[in-house]
Amino acid sequence: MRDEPDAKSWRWVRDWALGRIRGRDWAPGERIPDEAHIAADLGCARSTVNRALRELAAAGLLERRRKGGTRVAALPVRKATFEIPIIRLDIEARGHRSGYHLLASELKAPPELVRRGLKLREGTELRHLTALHLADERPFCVEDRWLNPATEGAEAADFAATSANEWLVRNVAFSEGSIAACAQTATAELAALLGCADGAALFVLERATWVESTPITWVRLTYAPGYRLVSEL
Amino acid sequence: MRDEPDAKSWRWVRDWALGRIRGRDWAPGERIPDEAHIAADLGCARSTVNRALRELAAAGLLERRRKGGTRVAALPVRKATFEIPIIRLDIEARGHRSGYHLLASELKAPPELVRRGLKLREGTELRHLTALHLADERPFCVEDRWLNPATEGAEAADFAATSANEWLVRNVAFSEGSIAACAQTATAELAALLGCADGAALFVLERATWVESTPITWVRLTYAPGYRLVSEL
DNA sequence: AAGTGGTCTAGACCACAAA
DNA sequence: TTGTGGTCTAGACCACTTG
Repeated sequence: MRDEPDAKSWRWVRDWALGRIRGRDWAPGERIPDEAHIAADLGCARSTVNRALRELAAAGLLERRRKGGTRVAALPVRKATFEIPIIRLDIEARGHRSGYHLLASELKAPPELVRRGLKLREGTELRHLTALHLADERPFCVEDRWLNPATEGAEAADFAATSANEWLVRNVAFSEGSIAACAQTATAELAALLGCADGAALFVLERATWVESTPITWVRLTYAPGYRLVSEL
Repeated sequence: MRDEPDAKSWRWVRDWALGRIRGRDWAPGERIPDEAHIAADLGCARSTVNRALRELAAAGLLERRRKGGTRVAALPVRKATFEIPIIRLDIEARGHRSGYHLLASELKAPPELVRRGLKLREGTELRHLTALHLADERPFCVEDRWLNPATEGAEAADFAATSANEWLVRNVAFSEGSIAACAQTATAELAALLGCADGAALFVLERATWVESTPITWVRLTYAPGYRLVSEL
């Protein structure tokens, strides 16, 4: 009985619909009543029902099509939203002091993998930055980044003082891109940087970033053993 | 000029606001005009502006508070949404034939880790299922699952025929829960199951699931080397 | 106390896709 | 052709929070 949204609120309608789905009053794959009917039944405005069902559709529980009506998803695809913070804040949120060392910075042609990931034409040179992030003086994560030098302000930025990770978040407002997570065996080089055993299993995030179709950066973050990316569903 | 939403549409307003943010007309941390002003300036209804700004706030780009107004997020937290499909569909989407073998099924007390993950009291017994998912006859993923036997229909289900993964998605409508991703070194047992080298780096997803505060299942999915979880931002 | 976002309403028109 | 969801509007009231 606590935190119960008022009837007529879109949250209440959403929860009501959720109850119908969970209780199998509306079976998977089955069509549910249209917005106007539900609104009339519940005594609220159609736009309220629309808001509620739209949220459930965004969560993957309903499938909606004009004229086709709304159906309960037969095989709902779970969507897990992970928050990817700035590394420094991630470290601090885990209760450590953060540190940072720039290891290398040079202009050169990126490897094939990066060039394809950013959809660049052959011959383009990018700034290659390598850096180590520390948590309480201990290696936390290796940042291996390729940055488009044409990015406004990038060539003037001091990446020895501020990580490219943080500089980008602060200075390149919003971006499209792709992200991938995988596991990788520590090479001798990574093991030395991260202070872990050669061959250890490392968690890796790879991200490609554009702003309005302009390639900005490609980065691989390799975390020291034990790192976990967590999310509430 | 293509795919340009009409002025007055909430998408157009959203993109307009995005432009203001990217162009630093609205600087990070700075307060932006209130909804009523924007609506008047753009000549649309306040609810349209509200929808646009609400989406940007959900994306982490704006921070909104009643009376406090709307501000550009100083350190936007990127949110990456990963779609976590049924394993069988994941395999098929990657262009392989899917296969499945149930390896073990027994009722017993779960390890500490699982008991805490599901917030169960000591002594509770769960059904422990171990299964192997195949892609073109080759090992794809090990499913190590603890299932609450009180879950409706679960004890009657035939997990030799249908994976618990799929059964749950089909039969337990919606659920809250948590999910975590990490990397793990292959134990001898996992290496044997997945047909990979002992000590290989494996990608792991761990999930705990509840329905309305009732614990349903805890599962660890350990993927064969090479697996990548990908997402568009 | 008052400003700002959050939401509801009733009505309207439109776009899309199914019949 | 027509049913259904998608969206816009103008107005209203309310809830939260800040000054």
